[in-house]
Amino acid sequence: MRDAIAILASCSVTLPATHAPAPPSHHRRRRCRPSPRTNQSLNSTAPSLHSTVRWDYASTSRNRNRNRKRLEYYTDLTFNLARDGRFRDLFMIAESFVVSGGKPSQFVALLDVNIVSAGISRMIKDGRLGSLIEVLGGLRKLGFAVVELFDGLAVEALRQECRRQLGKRDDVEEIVSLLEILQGLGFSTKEFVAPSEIIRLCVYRRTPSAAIRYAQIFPQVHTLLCTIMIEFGKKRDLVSALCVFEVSKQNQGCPNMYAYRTIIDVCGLCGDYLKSRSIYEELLDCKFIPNIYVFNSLMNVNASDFSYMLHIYKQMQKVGVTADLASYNILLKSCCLAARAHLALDIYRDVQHLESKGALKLDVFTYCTMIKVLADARMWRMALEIKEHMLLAGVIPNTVTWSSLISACANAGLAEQAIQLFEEMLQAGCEPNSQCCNALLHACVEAHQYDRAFRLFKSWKENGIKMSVRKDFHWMNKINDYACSKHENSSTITCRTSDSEHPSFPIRFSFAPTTSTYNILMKACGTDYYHAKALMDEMKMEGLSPNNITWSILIDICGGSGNVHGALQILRSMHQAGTQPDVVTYTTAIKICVEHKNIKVAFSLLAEMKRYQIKPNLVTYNTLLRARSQYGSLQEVQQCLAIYQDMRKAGYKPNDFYLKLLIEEWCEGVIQQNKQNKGQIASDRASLGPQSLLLEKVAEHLQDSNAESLSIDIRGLTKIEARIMVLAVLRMIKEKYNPGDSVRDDLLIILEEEPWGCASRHETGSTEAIANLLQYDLGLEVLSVGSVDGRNFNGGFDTSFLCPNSKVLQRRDLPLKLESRSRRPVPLQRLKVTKGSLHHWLQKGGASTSRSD
DNA sequence: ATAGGGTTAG
Repeated sequence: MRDAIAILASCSVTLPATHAPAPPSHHRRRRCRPSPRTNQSLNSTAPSLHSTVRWDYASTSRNRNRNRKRLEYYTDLTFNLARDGRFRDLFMIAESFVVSGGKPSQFVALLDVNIVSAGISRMIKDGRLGSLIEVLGGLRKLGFAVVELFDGLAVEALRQECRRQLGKRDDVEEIVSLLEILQGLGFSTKEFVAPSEIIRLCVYRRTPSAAIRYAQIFPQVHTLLCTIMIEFGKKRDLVSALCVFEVSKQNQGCPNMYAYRTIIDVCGLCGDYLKSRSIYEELLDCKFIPNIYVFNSLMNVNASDFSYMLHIYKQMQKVGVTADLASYNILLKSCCLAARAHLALDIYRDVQHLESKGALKLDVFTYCTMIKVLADARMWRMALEIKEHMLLAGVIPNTVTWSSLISACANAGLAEQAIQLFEEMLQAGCEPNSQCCNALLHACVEAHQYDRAFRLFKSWKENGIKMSVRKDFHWMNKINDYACSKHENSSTITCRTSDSEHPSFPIRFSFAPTTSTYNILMKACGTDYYHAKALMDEMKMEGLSPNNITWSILIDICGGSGNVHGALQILRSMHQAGTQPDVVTYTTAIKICVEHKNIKVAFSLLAEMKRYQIKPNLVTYNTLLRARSQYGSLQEVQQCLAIYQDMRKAGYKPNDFYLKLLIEEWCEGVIQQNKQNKGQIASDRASLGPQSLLLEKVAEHLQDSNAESLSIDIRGLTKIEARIMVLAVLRMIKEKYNPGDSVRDDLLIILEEEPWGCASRHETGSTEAIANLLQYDLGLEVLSVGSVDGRNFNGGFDTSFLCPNSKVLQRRDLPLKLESRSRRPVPLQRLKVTKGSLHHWLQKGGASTSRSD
């Protein structure tokens, strides 16, 4: 803090003790009026230079003189400081004035309003908004009636400054500070800047703090805070929205339901439905019963999780909140997302029943959602029935309803029906939008009527969508009014007012293709890559930008025409064009590679998409697994099994059948001498268990192929699965074996016997079959570990370990994790393939010769 | 102060 004396020294005013220059008198001086709160009269007037010297209020003539001189001095000082815009210094002087015993009101009275006003105008003009805020705040603290500083000119300057600041999109906190002060001064801040603009800027700058402060200027803070939450939500800024929510969730001591439902909606906008759940839990913890809006919003946001949505619906019923039409519509929407058409029909019947009792009235959303759920389920006839219901109920279908109806026909490949509905829609006076048109084009494409799609498109583009409206039509009057009123200022709809001789008049709608329109048409190009490319160019000419789907279709067409290299290049150029490929794009490219037997590239694409953190889905995995006939080496089988494990980790239920066949064939390649085995295996295929235990185990073993010592766990596998398992590991060992390597360990095979046979898939004879396979088919030496003498297995089958009471079988010193299914010890037994015989077998066979193809 | 539609890959 600078010393007041230093300020004095730098000031152009000379000390009053000497010859003080007369204050400028060329303009009328306007004294500042202190605000009423601090209004105190100045009863003595003698200046003192030092704060240590107190004002002397004793009414002597000497004192009066001294006080007058002091006052003159301060008057000049403040005049000059204000004139020069040195408000910071002015406040220091005020402070010293007060410290020396003066009253703030006395100081304020010294200030010249015109000069202060001029200083402020200068600051505004200079764009020193930060200082202005500080100065206005300081003046207000002194008790200065700041509002008087703003004449019309200053207000205008201020308004312009606000606009300039907004244009700069710089520091929204600063603008809000200014508005806070203006509000405090009694201005209506809406005069300076529209609330929507401030909110937009706060959202853009991601500054919830400024938005909250701004909202607090207004009496309807809570409504405004909710609006702000939604705005943040639209920009997918949940973090900021939650900041706002924290401020607004409590209102007068109880949870603000409006704020709760709003933040739940915002969670939906931001795609964070789990957050919406925790917010709901938080509300429950306060022991308050949410209202219908909160329940509906929560169900709506979680509509894609049918079971959770239903759980909430039931909770709502339990706490006695009555479902309204919105609740039912959300139930239907959830059914639609879960593709549960029949459940939707049940709910629809319930709601119809409620309507018949007069409890509620179905609306266009109800019907429309029903039509959509049925359209998706390819139940087009029922979808059309719903349309009849709604017409009977007097609910007028809107564009979305018609689009859904047309889509119902499109999904069923019914081009004629779709066209009929389109005409009907026009007759009903419903203006077709792009989506309707797209649905119709899609219907043509689904019905393989490609030419028809192109013809429709061409005619719509050239002439718009034309139709004749019959005079006597149901909604005739509506159309007439509509068409004629539009005619006045728009050329998109023409209307020749018909007389009685002409029962109909033509009407024309404009047609604006969208990216989807072009995508649908590109699909209609089949394998004509150049046609598709030309459409994409045309699309760009129209100012539309290709999206993921456009690129995916182009890749598909290019690859479909046999040009794999070209398809991959499109994938690259897509990156350059600034569109990030998604799962579908990659899956399409992978499909192209797989179809053209380019497995390596297919897998490299999978690795690439993972690098970009694009999660493969079921289609991606299945597409890769479809390449099965290509696998022959261990590495390829490992890749394949890795995919299988990935799938399970990602929560997909793989279809194991082909994979099992693949592994089987691969394994059996290990036995080359005994060709008749293949026939036996083929006949045993049916005995493969439905579970994926085998695949899981094989995958596990093949992945740990670097492990020093190997053991094969065949517990829980059927006889045939155990065989595959053992062969798979042997094949792996063989493929990894290099001549000259030594075999360091025996191979252990973990067997399981459950004589009391609880839930076992293990058939008797498994052990024997494995032992035979190893000994006779492969010529390996097999020992039974765990029997007292570890005696050789040559033919004399040791049945002692089948008995649970045998001493040997009580051993629990097994190296493997045990899942204990009961308190009784599960008896286990192992077979050991000696390293010596393994080594011999490896050298005899030679790793490479056993590859199948 | 709710909620609805179209196009892509097995």
